[in-house]
Amino acid sequence: MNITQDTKQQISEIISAAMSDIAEGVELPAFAVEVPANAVNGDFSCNAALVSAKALKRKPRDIAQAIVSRLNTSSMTVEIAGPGFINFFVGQEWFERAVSGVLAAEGDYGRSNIGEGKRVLLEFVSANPTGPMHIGNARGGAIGDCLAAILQFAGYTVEREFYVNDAGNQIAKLGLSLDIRYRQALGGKLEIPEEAYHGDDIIHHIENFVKTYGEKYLNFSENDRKAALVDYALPLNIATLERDLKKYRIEYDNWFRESALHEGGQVDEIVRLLDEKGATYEENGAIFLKTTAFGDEKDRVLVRSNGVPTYLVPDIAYHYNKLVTRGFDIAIDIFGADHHGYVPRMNAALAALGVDTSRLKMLIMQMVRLVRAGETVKLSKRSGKAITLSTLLDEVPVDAARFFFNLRDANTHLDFDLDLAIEETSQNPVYYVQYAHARTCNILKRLLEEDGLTLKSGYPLKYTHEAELVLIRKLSALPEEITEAARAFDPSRLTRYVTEVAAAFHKFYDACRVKGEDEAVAQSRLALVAATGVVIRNALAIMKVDAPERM
RNA sequence: GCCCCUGUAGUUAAAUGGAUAUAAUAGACCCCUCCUAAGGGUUAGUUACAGGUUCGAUUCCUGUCAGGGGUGCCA
Repeated sequence: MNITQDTKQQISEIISAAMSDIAEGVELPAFAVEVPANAVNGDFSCNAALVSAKALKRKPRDIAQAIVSRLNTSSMTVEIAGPGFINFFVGQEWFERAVSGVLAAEGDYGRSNIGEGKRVLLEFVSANPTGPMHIGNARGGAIGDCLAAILQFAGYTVEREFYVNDAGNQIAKLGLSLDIRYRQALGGKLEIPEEAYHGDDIIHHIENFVKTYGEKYLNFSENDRKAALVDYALPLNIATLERDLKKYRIEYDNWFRESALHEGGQVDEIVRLLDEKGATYEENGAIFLKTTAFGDEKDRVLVRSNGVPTYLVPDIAYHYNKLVTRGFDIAIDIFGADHHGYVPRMNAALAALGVDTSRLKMLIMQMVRLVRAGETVKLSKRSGKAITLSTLLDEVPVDAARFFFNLRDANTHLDFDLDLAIEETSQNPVYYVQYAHARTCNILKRLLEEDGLTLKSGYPLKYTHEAELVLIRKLSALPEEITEAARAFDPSRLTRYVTEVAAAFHKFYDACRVKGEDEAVAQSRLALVAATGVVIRNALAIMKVDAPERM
């Protein structure tokens, strides 16, 4: 049930009918039915007369007049306004249906099936298992997890996946770093090289390792020792990632290992496949992929002249695995801005392999700047070190972090205000929304306890106050907000929407009372309050932000 | 140099090519004998610049200027 879309559809049909009557065989451009930004321009508005002015060689207002004279709309009033818009005003009954529709659907209100069950693999965060997660991962986590939930609500079948880079150069670096620290810990006089990881987490691992195994591995060959150290530390790192993400309310369906691609031979296989398709060539002993065919500025190396594949090879194999081997309809990646050069490369590879590149959606998110008191913050207040996801969550509640990272379109730079995120006032948008929800609960509770008034189903509802109408129009938009957010892969739409719902509710709260009104009014308003609660709850549930009943 | 992102009130942002460009915030003032003042109201203030596309441009195109990111046989 989606009353907004139904009404648009209905208007569309009657306009189309009138248009074909006027057209006299002339081909007319598509028109739109939309909800005007300003309600004085109607509940719905159509631009048919404007867009077809040229084709019909008539003035827009004349065309509008001709259309309107052919309309038969008993449930709506129609007027022609401005340059030639046809505006529709819905009647009382529409608002009543909107509210009862929300209450009937409850937790399913806003759910749709535009996804038609298509299988989506959403890969996000995928932080290197060689150290802690940074702020970019935190943004990617909030966006990815929220987007996954939106797509599910819109009827897609979604799997969340974390790609574990447990092979290749990063792991070699981890082995090197652990090895140096191990030998240092046991009295070896050696320097840690520039390219190794310098973090405390490495030293910490070694302390524990030495406690358990002592000097046992000193006599091993360097390679065996590194392997043993990696075997020890890597699972601990992955467990830490999993634990920190869980604290952030993110749980994955799959933890996909890069090493599985190597072991299964899929990495070697992909080079052979690309070669077979004629997408590669050899130069100076290295194998290149022809990515320039896809807008890249130069071709990229697949296999180095020393025979070692670059990161691209397992990555291509991984995407091939997603879209072909596992057969997902759509694969979504969420990357930091530093990966934008990656897009033409992966598209070129997939196109060469005969995969429709529109099935791969690579979302690029721009940088996050942490701000406190107007100043850029680089280091944590408590630890004095770079702020990680884990230390961020020590300072900022999960609700606030998840909400704030979804405040803006992924594709824009984000200033994350640490002071504001902690603040428990109306300036903080999370509290503003949660407070609105708590208010809806409180009204329902207080009226039941003090006046014995409960919400009766089937009671005839009636809304006349402007604040009521504004709020109902907002509530009726949830299904479209979800489908739009899904279509645009943009969870920030939902954050903005729920903030607007909260604002409309607070205004309603101030202007209209429930308690003490006569029964007809009280019942209608009680229903509206309950419907508002449903909408805020559903939206916050998608974001995995709490909707407290009292604050 | 080349590629990507962004230029909108003092600040942070909104606006499938639509009507008088929205909000929040900072400032000034007002509203609790009233379901939660973690709220509401009043007030003032904005599309970087120059062209183009059209009934109509914050939105699309070109150029200029400014800020951020990238530009490895690193990942």
